[in-house]
Amino acid sequence: MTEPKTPDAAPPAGPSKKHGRDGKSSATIYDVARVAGVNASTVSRALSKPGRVSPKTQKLIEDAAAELNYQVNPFARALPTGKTNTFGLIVADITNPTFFDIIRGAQTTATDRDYTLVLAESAESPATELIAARRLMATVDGLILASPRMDDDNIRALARDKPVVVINREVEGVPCVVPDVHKGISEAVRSLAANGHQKVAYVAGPPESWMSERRWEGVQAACDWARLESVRLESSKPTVDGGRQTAREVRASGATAVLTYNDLLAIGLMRELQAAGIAVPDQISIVGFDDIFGADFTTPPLTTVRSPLGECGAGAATRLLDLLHGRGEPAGTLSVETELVLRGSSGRTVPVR
Amino acid sequence: MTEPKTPDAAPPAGPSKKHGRDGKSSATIYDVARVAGVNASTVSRALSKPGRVSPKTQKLIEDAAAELNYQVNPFARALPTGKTNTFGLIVADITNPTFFDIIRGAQTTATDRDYTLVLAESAESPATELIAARRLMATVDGLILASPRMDDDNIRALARDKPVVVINREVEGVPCVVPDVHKGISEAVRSLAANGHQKVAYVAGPPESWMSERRWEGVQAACDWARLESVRLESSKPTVDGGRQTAREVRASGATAVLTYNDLLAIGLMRELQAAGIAVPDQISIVGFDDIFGADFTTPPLTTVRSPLGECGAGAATRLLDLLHGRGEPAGTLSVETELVLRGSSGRTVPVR
DNA sequence: CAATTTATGGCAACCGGTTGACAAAACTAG
DNA sequence: CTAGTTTTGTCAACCGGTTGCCATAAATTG
Repeated sequence: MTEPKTPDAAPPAGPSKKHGRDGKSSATIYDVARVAGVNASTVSRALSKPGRVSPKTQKLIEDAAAELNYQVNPFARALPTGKTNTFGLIVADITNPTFFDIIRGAQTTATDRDYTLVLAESAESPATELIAARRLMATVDGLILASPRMDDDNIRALARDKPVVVINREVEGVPCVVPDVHKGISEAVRSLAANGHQKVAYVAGPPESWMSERRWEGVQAACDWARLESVRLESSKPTVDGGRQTAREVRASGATAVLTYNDLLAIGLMRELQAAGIAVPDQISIVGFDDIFGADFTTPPLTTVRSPLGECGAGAATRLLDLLHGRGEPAGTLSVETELVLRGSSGRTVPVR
Repeated sequence: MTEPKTPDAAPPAGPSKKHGRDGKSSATIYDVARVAGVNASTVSRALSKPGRVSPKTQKLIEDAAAELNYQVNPFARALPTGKTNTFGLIVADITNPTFFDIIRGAQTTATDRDYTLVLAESAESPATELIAARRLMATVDGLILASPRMDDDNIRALARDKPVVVINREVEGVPCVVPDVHKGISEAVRSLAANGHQKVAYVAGPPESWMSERRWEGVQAACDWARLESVRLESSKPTVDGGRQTAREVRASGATAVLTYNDLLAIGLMRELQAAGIAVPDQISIVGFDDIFGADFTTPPLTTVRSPLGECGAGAATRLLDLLHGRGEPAGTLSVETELVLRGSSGRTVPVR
């Protein structure tokens, strides 16, 4: 009993039931190999290298695997290969509906391509974001950053380690997926011009937001083209509350139409204006950005420049996965179309009686 | 050069830079051990078993680790221990706002306790859900099922493998976190009764939803107690569209107040009624469930029975983590309070002129 | 100060796969 | 029927940690 064990003389036992929390565990390739009567490495090849093993042995092994209900241990596989079949998605704020569709798009693509999605949140803080990113880097094959708050250099540093795809922002040298504001904004401004508006206000988002600047540029350009006056206002934070707080400035600006950095701001602004007895759209037209969940719950429903967020999430995931499989461009921007969703919050200004 | 390598005579090189996608990689405990002048196992102990090594060596190792910028490889650690520091969360539908807060609650708790959250979606299908669950099981230490659609036996089977916590449903023998409908519903019904309503309709959710039944029971009980008549209606799906479709039946039912299985149904119903020229709450009062994001965007804002969803997510995660650390009860239900959020969609019926 | 206990670090096996090198077997061609 | 190829399976090392066992060093005790 106390003699040194002889590792070769494996007892012809059934599948090993060893570790695991309470004595139950799953079969290993060694178990499969024993049942199939081949070497473990053959099992490994049969299961991951199609064609490397003869059809007969393949069948033998597959049957054995099925019988034992074998499942690969992802960790054991990850160790030598470094591949985890997992990618990370970092969003600024999980409760911000802008990200819902992005998350879903990425999640769906992940599952479709047999990857697992790991989700992390940065709470709108560049520092937290960087920590989360570094943390995830250890466990995933690649990373998607949605509306990242950290600076370009940090993003590029991450991208040097593993494939990174950025959503809603352009970073030189890193693959990006960005909604092209042009089309949607010109449609919006054209619609406003057609309704007789002459002065348009843009309520900006956080100063760190790359996208907010693009939108402001888009608004300016479109207004110039349509010969409308444009004015820029600031917001404290890109939320419903932040929108409420801008109501005073909006009124003071003298603009009859407002585009806001995002739908949340638009909704807050609209509610506050309505509470102050100002009719939307009769006195002021409001146009949001993104077309988030709930944008049509309001009265009137919100006119908004839709960004295909789900598409962005899915596109970024596809791009990342392609990169991981050695396909696709290692940099450059994929741009997706935006479009105006005309609902009730914008229209012709009714002359004051 | 071609002689067999001598693994012992390790050259006194710097930190090994080997695999990795493109030649860069991180330090291992062996690198740390070499720099600190101790054995790798000592490094391992210093880093995971506090107090197992002397303070001097500890310091030595920590310095070396810091210098090399060492980070444990989670996979290498997971292999022998079986611990992954990761848990999974499966939700029925990522775009359903009910889950947003649950996700966030779980995510926050995970990060706080140094765990990673893996997210999966079942697309409302029991089969997909089971597949996703099995898939995740291999990679995580435990699982949270939010509003699971699969049957009790399958859940119990999963729970036999690894710790599982269920949200929004009670399963015998499995730890659950469930909002207690009682308080919120009685407040709602009492408020309706006080406003003179006499017949209350309940629009049910999917037949597989355990929670829908609990809510119906709660409504009946509260109505009985308040001596109101209650009637149950069915919905096709628990969405805004589904809500729209129930408008006809609601009107036909003769009820002046409606509680719906969730807020989405309530919003759809309200919009459809309003479109048909029925005033809310003047002609019909509407009360939803959950208090999801956007419930107050409507006009009038939605009265609803709030479930503390974030709390549920956080509570479930806490419970799971406790379980994983050998603390806490292995079964039993944790119930969280619901409360009425009185907004504009409910009130006194205005007599028809 | 010797004897005993306790604290500390090293050795080596192990977790469950992957993979390069190589030998045996099967097949092809001359 | 044999030499030359190609296919197929085996061996053994390796990925980067963890951990039981043991020897030694240090601390405690009589």
